[in-house]
Amino acid sequence: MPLRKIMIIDEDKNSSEFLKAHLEHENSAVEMITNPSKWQEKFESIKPDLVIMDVVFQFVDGWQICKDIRNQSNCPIVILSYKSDVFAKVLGFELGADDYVIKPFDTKELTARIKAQIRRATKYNVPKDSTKTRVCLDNLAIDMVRYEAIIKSQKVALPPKEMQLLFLLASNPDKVYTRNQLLDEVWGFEYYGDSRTVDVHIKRVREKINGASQLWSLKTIWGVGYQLQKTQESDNAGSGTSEL
Amino acid sequence: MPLRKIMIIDEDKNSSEFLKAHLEHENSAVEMITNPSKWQEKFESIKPDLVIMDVVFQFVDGWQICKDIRNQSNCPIVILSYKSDVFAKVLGFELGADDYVIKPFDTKELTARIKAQIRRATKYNVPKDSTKTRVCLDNLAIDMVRYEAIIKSQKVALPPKEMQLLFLLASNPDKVYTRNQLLDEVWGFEYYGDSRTVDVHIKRVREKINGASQLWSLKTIWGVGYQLQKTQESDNAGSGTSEL
DNA sequence: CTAAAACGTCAAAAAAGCTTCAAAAAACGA
DNA sequence: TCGTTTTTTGAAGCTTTTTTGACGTTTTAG
Repeated sequence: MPLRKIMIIDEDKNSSEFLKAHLEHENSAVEMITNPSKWQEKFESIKPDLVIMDVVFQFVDGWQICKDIRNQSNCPIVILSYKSDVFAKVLGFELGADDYVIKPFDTKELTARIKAQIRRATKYNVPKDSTKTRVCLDNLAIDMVRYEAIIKSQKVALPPKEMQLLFLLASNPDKVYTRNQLLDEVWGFEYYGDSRTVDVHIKRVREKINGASQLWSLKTIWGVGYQLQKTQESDNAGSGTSEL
Repeated sequence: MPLRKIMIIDEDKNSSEFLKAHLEHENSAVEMITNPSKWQEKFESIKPDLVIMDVVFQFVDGWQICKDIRNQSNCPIVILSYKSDVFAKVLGFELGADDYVIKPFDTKELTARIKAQIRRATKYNVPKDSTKTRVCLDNLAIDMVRYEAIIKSQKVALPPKEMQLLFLLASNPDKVYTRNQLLDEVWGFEYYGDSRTVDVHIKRVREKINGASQLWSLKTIWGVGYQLQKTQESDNAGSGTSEL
């Protein structure tokens, strides 16, 4: 197992020291942050494989830190705290934590949980790159930072959902996404609603991009889902897809 | 509606029922397995997004089941058991579990943990997929991600059934499939209908691939079924096959 | 607080694919 | 070769999926 970088954010020095020693014994590189307000710079320089953090601090809001970490990274977060009520646990998970362990903790159990999290985040999966913010396909560009789409050098304003939908489809041209995949990625996996919603948004995106740009268009893969495809004049055996 | 499929393996019917009701209320599709020895078939047919399981059973070894699941899938596993010693927990994680919750459990916490696991396995990551999505045979290629067949460098769009049919046949060139095998694989296990349906679909695939590509074609094995075979000019010992 | 924009739901209509059927053709066995 | 069995094929009807417009609700902006 390659050396893993673990970052501990906790004002309690004793607890951190103790844990650090154990983790280093398990062949990890451990960075302790005892002043939570300085987490950001350390996080960026270390780029940890996993974060262990408390949520109760003197001057700053631990929940906010958890949320901020999740906002800028997919790195696994294990909350380790004396705060043991169910409400806190649920909040932690909702803010993006991957596990929640109560102090005082059993070293062996915590180590096992940490390993499981790293395994899940690396061995079984490949991280999604959330870094890309702009895609450019011929005369179609989508910029998620400026939140605008450019179609034939015309800025077109799209509402959030349509924006994300088009961005996702354009990030993997020709890839077919099922409605559920689109719901997962754009609406979020906790969304529960009619998958016909996707159809309606696809329609609205089509209305905006189709008239202007002939080069790429949203195709329907009947019985499967949708796809952004280079428009072809001569679609020889075109059953299964339809032009719009 | 990205409905999540959750599988519960537990001999304790009360606990399972209770949990099932709650998860269904959270909009999941829940399958209960109260006879753990039958997990395999269910697992394959359901293809769950997450497994909740006990490890203490009357006649079978729960740890072994956990290990077996992990062996054939990356699906998140949450162990839910009265067995609460640290040794058991560590063993569980080492066998591939992603979380370990002690009975009696708090519904809200367990639900939050389940959601966190599903989120980790889907939203932050893309599963390392070992499943083949594309086959390439000389000038014949079938791509299930783009949902297109390429025949002599011509993209040909096929409807779902024809696509899956050709993909299956092309995945095992020369292998003869009976109509029932094809029905099982393409139409699904529980399909009830005339096996002549296969013939019609074979015919339609032929219309599309035969004209264009001479290198591979769909052969009829008289009295048996169908096969994708390299086209031969001189098939002298041709008993049992016919050219198309 | 109001108005506009965005979003979600629904049902009718349209489109595409699927299945069945029966006649015709082909392959087989005696 | 003849009769039987199996496969091919075209067309019609059926089912499923998708499109679309309208409308009610929620969120955002001023």
